[in-house]
Amino acid sequence: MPIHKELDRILKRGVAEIIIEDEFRRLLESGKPLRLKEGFDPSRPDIHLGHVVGLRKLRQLQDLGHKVILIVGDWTAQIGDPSGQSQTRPMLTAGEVQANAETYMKQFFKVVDRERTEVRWQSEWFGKFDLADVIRLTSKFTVAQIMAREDFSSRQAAGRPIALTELLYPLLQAYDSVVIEADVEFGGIDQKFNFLMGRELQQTVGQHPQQVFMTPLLVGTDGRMKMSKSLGNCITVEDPPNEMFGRLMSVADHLIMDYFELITDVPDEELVGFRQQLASGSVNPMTLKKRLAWEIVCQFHGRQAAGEAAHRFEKEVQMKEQPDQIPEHVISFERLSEAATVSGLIYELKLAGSRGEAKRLISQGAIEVDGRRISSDMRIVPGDDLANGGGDGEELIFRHGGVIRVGKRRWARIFLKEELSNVRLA
RNA sequence: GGAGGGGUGGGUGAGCGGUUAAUACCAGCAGACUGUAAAUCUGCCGCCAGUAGGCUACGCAGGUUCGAAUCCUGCCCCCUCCA
Repeated sequence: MPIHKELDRILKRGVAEIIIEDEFRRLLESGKPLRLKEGFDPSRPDIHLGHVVGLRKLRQLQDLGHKVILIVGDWTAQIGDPSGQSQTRPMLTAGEVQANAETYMKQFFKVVDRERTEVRWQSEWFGKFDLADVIRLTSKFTVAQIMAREDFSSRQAAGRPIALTELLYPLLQAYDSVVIEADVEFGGIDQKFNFLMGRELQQTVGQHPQQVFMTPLLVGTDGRMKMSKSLGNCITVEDPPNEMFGRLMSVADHLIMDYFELITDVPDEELVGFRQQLASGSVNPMTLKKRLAWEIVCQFHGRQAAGEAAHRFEKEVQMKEQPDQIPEHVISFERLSEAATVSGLIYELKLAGSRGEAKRLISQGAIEVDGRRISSDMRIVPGDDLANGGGDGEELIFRHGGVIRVGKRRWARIFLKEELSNVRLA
């Protein structure tokens, strides 16, 4: 792909705002290898597709020869970013930070090229900070500057608390940019204020202010709010193929094109076609969503896994067939006798959180044993001498290797301990 | 230093002596339907118990009551405002 076209793709698709775009473009065209800053907060280590939007940009730029500087925010993590939440987070121990950082990086490098990344910990510089340094840093800013941040000012106006340390957060983040001499900082548009503080500080100390590259916030699977772990509407890069595929299939229809645009490489021309098809109703959104799911699973798990996940989805979810892989449980005669009833068995197998829940599931018609719906909490009689489902209506003859299904998605195949499988409960 | 507000089930957040296992919303689960694990609709959503009933629960510890998440006392924690 010719360079200018490549740049267009990077600068236009999946971008919320670039400050200052012209300047950034000139920098890219100058051929100088740029230092691209991306920070992360080790208090929340999981990377989801919302983060991937920006990480893909980093990767694309790395492929053009630029370098990513990943900042491990081990100091800012203790403060808690005020963006959105106003929760003060508990301080993490050094061990927790270390573990989180490792988890994070493992996921980070699923998208970003490790070879062209420099990892820096904030403690490298903040670890040595003394009061004089803090005063020097804070003296560069005014309260009015900080309060310009909408999040702060609205909380102030509403009489809600603002921790003093929170005001420090943007300053520390800004200082990071100075230390690593960032040319560009990357992140979600919700971080804009912090990024701009970086520019301010760099200017103050005589550095050229960084460019700021902001990606849109990906809306979560619920189709309402931005993707975030606490809202439970996210898909993480660690999700196994089937899970990831399924979750993508449950993305709200109106987000299909956003997802294509932000987290796949499907060419723009093709997306135009998709849009038309959706608008005219000539395509079932589900069909496009399958493509979307395939594309994304492919990115993280490869072609083969994506193909399998798609196949499995069609078979098990759409056709409602029994899965090929069913978790197997071997249960002893004693345990089965103790469980005594269907609800007890379901609870024993951890397919329900409590016996009460298991009973509810039964009354809701969610339980099937060997394909037959269980309508009451029958007693279970172990043995395979009769055809399954025999008995007098009050008992269930349990078959060795029988399959129990709870709801749509939970399955188990149960084996009695071999030597006892033919014993019948008297 | 002074005045005031608050700590409730996974999350927001009502209730402020019994009719409250505790409103509502979100999340979660199930069923129906379908174009999918979308949308929509319906139901469920503390634990134990064969429809009764029992137990545990509203920051912690006591107390007053026939009876408290609701009142009192002490303690812990959080917040706001005025100085």
